[in-house]
Amino acid sequence: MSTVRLSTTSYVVLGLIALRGPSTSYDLKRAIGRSVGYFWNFPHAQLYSEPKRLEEAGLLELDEEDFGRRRKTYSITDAGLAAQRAWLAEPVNAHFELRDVAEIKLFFNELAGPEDIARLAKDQITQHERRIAEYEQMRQRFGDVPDVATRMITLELGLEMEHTALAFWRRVSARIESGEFPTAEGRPQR
Amino acid sequence: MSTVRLSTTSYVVLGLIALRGPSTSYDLKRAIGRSVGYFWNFPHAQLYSEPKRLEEAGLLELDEEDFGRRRKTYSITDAGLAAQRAWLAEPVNAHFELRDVAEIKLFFNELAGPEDIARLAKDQITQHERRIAEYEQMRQRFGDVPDVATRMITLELGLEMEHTALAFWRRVSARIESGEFPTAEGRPQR
DNA sequence: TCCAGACCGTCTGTTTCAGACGGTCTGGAG
DNA sequence: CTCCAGACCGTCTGAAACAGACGGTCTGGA
Repeated sequence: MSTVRLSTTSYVVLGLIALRGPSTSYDLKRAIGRSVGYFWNFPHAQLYSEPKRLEEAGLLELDEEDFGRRRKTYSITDAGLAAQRAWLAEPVNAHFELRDVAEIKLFFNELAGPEDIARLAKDQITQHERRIAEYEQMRQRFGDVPDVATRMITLELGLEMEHTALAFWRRVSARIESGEFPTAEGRPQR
Repeated sequence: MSTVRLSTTSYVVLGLIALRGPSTSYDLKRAIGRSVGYFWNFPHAQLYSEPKRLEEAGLLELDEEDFGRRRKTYSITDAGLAAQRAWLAEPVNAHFELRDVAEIKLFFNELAGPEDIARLAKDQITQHERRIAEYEQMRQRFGDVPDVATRMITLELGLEMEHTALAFWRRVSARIESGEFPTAEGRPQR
């Protein structure tokens, strides 16, 4: 039990175990895939190393099967819960971070042909429609399960972001149809 | 001149040099700070190593001052421009990625007190208002400069995302005022 | 009995990362 | 003319994060 530096990812693990109760890394992986993963993604390998660290720090408790698969189940300790609560009480000074390749390409539209941008917009529309359907399905499935209903609130934001982006790309698409984007040719570079 | 693996960051560098003309790493740093940085951020140190790589790959051309500060100025080669165009023509199959600590904390609201969430919402409102003001100022400053006007399009999406998020957090804030969020106490964990 | 497919975990080399650090130049106050 | 603040500019380092290949295990049903 030593002190370690906790990252946001640590708190995702801690919080999820606090909410779900005792969980294996694999449990977490799946749980994250349909919740927090949408606004904080990271490789699943970390879900095996991170709990180990947290256990060594005394924030999680390990229970290992002594037969068969020897699954490792982690549960939260009082110290862990305290740490999580303290973190939740800390102010967040950060703005969200976005990583969007599509926007980069759009930004560079002067270097591309209009047909590239048209394709880009079309693909993005599909992406966002798909994502909206995904979210909508979740909402229907869990929207009225009382136990998780209050977790669903982030879904609302996700959904609204999607609709905003979708509307944007639809507009881009329309503007191209009407020939509004200039061609790459005829523009000097350097 | 060897073949290297190009990352999105490489194309940001390439594209920016194509748009702006010959640039130093420091130029790029500043340019990114007020444009692409908003949807593709990375440490500025990479702006010193990346162009070097790209130069070795024959996609950039190096011109070094032979006096004083010995600034290194990079310009794009034909091969570089071709690579950039090819990339722009490639389909984007990825959805944007969001990293948002505030949403994580909101997701874990059951473990926190309502006053924590109130604080969180309040802070986020400030964050987004600030960012909106920032964007708005840019729009006013560059909105009608013909040379950059077409780059401004991503600003629109940024602005709309901000407004969506702002509205969301305002609603969260209102819902707390009306005592809608449950307290952490009284909920079992594990 | 056997196999497909889900379940579960580890490992590896490469990138990315934050951010401390250090040097250089310019304008203007004294 | 000298000196200093503040902008300008670049490098380096150890620690984290990363993708994703790989390998093993279990269960149901053909």
